[in-house]
Amino acid sequence: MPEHPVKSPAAWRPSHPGELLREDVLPALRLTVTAAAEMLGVSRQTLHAILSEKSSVTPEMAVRLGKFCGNGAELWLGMQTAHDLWQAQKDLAEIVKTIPTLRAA
Amino acid sequence: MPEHPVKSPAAWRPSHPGELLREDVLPALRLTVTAAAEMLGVSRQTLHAILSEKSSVTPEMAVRLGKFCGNGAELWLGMQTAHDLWQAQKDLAEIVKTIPTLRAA
DNA sequence: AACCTATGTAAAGCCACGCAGGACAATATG
DNA sequence: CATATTGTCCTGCGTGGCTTTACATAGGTT
Repeated sequence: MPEHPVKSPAAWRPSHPGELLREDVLPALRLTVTAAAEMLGVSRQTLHAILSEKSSVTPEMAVRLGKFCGNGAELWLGMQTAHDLWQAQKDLAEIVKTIPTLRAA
Repeated sequence: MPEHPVKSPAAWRPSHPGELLREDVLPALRLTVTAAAEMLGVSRQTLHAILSEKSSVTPEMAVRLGKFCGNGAELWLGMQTAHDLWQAQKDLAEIVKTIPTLRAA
């Protein structure tokens, strides 16, 4: 039996939460980056870094976005962690092969 | 009976993944910290920090644990993010009040 | 044209945190 | 007793988020 995956992670790169924010949320709200940043309580550079997918949505930022959008923080943090996990799977692909899988006796 | 509130919505303090590792996994496998750390490919100090809940399970570490335990990385990373989010909600409780909730027109 | 706003970048500094490696005392375990 | 394991502590290193200051550019307004 080929060792079948217990779970199958996303085959495609999970999108960065900044994309959703940049493509959908901000346009729908007709908000400028500067204004949104001010309401979120962060610098416009910090928000810009997320919109350009150069930095991550931290748990703190997820809480801010959750309140701001009224959709809860889980969505934003979940998108980020899915993205990070996909990256980690990819980066550690070789190393993971060297790690044994153990089962309780 | 599992007494692990692994993925509760907004329940009480989500347990740190180190607790599950320390209380259940390692004892079940009858492994020493040193041996487990070696198989995981990290220093024993690093693993110890997680077991004592002093540091977090990073995406990379979640991938290692996922392979090691054969249960996938999502469980480990999910426990950590739930824990972090709960902490962030708590830390930003006051600040969040100052953030408006906007809706598309 | 001049003016103002928003934006994209860049740089510098601060700080938190994960990780490795060395070291040492205390505590099992054979 | 002798070895192994563990719990801590420290140092050093690298990364990354966040702020502030600064500058150049594109659009829109008067």
